[in-house]
Amino acid sequence: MPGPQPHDLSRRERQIMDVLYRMESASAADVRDQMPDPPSYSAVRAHLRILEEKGHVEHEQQGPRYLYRPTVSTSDARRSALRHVVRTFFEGSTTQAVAALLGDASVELADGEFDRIVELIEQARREGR
Amino acid sequence: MPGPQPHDLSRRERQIMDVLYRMESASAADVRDQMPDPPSYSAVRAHLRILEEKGHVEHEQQGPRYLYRPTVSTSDARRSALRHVVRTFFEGSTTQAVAALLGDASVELADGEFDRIVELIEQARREGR
DNA sequence: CGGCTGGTGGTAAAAAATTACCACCCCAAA
DNA sequence: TTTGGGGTGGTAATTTTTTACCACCAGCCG
Repeated sequence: MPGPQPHDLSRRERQIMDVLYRMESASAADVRDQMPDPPSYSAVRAHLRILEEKGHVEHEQQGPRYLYRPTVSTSDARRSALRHVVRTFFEGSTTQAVAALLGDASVELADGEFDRIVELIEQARREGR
Repeated sequence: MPGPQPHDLSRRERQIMDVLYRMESASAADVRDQMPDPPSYSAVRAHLRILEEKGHVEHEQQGPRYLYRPTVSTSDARRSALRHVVRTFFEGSTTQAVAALLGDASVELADGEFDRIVELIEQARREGR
């Protein structure tokens, strides 16, 4: 059992997995509705079947139709996605990534709040690591 | 000028862009060295040329060879990557994403530190938004 | 000079991804 | 019973991706 390799996905497969991670569970029609520049309905179904063969997805029969969901748990998928972003864009630094996340919300936060949070994170980094 | 669309990339193109984001600037050989299950050198060069045509990458002649780099600024790329992860895996909640990032490092942080940070973030979210 | 070495540009062929189409099945309503 | 809608399974064909190959150019060294 090699297990799913998230980075071996093709373009469409990735788009579909993204939808499934957003929706938790979805029918083929649901997936198609959420896809950018969507292909035909049957194309989406074909992709879902292939993704299931590859082990990225599993389905459950809900009434007349299939409901698909990722085989990987949400928490694992989250961890893996964050890890990839941190490694690729933040030189592996969790702290930098947190700072960037908070930075994006800075317009919504009072300046004092933002500064205190960053300061605490830096402090934790110094002491904890 | 449509500008680069990061989510329209093929599998190999994505792998190459990831390397370039990690390295800031790299030759074709550098890129190949960092790629998973790398193809031939000339295949990598062909991809880089195509990526340049599409506007995702630009090159500068450094001595005898080309050095490639992403056209999008690092800060924009970071923002875009985080935004995508937050939307896809965290229901759009920055706070949840921050918590998950800190959660991964929790083994390294004293319990008190971790709790204080999360509490402050929640507080900021309540008040700022 | 002549021949390596190491780079680029371009292109055609192989492989993979992507797509639409067709056949079948079940169920409900006319 | 028949017909139509909505689902699935499978597959062949198109399109895109991916790849290797070939030609050419510049610099360096025997």
